[in-house]
Amino acid sequence: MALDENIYKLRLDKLKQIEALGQRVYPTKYEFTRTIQQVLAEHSQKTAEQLEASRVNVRMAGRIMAIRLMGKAGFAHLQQDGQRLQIYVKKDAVGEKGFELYKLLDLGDHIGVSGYLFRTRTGELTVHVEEITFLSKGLLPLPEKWHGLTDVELRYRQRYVDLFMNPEVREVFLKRAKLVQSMRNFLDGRGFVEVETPMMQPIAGGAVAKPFITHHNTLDIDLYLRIAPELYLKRLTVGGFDRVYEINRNFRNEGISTRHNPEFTMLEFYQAYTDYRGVMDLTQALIIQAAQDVTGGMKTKWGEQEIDWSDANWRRMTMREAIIEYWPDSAGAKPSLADFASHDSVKALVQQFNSAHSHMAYDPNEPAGRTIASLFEAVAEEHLTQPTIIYEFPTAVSPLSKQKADEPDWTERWEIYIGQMEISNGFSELNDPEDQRRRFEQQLKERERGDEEAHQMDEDYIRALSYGMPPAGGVGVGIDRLTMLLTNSQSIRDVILFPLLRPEKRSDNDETSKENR
RNA sequence: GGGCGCGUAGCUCAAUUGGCAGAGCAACUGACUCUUAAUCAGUAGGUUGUAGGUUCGAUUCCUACCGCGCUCACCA
Repeated sequence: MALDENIYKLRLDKLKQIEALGQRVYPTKYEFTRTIQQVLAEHSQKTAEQLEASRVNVRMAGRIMAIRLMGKAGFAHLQQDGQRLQIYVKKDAVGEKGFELYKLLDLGDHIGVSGYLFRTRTGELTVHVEEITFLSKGLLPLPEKWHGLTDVELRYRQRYVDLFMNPEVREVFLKRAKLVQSMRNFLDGRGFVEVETPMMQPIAGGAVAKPFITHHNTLDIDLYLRIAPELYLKRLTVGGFDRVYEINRNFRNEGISTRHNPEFTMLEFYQAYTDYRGVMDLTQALIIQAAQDVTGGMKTKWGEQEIDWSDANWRRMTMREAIIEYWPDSAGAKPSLADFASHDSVKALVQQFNSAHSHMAYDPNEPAGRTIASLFEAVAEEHLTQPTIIYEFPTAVSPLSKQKADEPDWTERWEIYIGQMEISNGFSELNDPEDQRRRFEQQLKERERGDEEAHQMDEDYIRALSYGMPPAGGVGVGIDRLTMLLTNSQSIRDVILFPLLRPEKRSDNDETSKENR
């Protein structure tokens, strides 16, 4: 028999004894007068004398995270909302039954207590308990009280334990909530309307990615989990929502890494009558505001590095300028703008880079624009720690963006890089249905060439554009990655409450299944 | 998917060259009415991820598989 099963049964027995003391074992509610956080906020500054002079009665609830019994008295620490407060339980004060109950309590139990505040000899603010109410039992043993829960696999699989054992984990997710709130405030304050668009789509559009496929039984059709909400949000700009946003969960059937989870969250917003420059400025302001709201300042740690989010520290350069600027010395002479103009000169750049530097994957049949984008990632991305806006992307990798008027091979598109990660992506939205049809057809050719991620034809989207979509700028912001940066989390799994893991194996073996209870 | 690494008690970790699998916390029993990693005395808890192999003998060496981490590829 496994040990934790022994404990489980022992604690079930204790539960019976607790019931015998006249307590409900799983009561439905407990009315408290103060949260632990409030008690700490209101009384942390008070001296022992002040507390004695004006007796402060409290009634509060929490989970037992530490307990010390000393004969006919004892202490415990209750935790609520990540905050802890000590309680003092004396037999004289709680009575025979009350003390019997205290002795039956275990780490992890939830209780309610009423009593008054005082300071112990060592000065710690403590509740002198007069009544204990049993609220819920922890039947499984808690992790080690000093080292806590450190095994990453257990932390992800049993996030519920991770959250109450590790206050810094709780803090990360509170910051994530603040980030989303900050973004909502920012956009709501500028007249944006929050909407919800389909997560199950007949055509997985709006991005370049492999989708998940699911099936609807009644309609007997396959549907894709959305890889992006983009095309639906743009339909809404056709419909007259000039400023819309969606905080959207997207699903991409691709690799899992410290920067990729199969489902992830983006903010996507569209503003009519502006272009990529307009939304560039807006997004920069939104991110700066978010950094301020989440961290209270403009500087954050990112591993060994420091990120300065303040406006003056942001840089802007074109993709071509970035490749030139970060071209490694070992790869010889820096490229010139003319080198990006033809397929052959781009090919020569790749050969020059690969001969001297680390190898970069290269398919000579792909359009030059794709190669340039890959070259940018290989050459520049690792250098982009401070907030940097890279603009003017190749048309070949931007099927939904408007081309530059003077350079049709380039689009009015940008991405924001912070901490070596792509954080945001925005552009002047392509609203010419004829052009859009040609881009889709180009994507179909890519698909035939073997690129299964290339965009599918979306006739309804082209029809929507044919009714007239206003000129608009649109943006996506990666919320998971922005949370990583703002909380100095090196893995995306540390900012997603329940990251995707391979399911635990459930054997038919009785022992194992019980252990997994 | 490839490469590298890890997997020992509920948790955190030990175990010399291949030689009796251990500690702390948690748990249980007892003492203790201001402790706070409480203290003191005692007790119990293990198919060393799984399945094979080598060996007189495997936590240790080998193979496969499972899970996780890092990394590369793909991608945001």
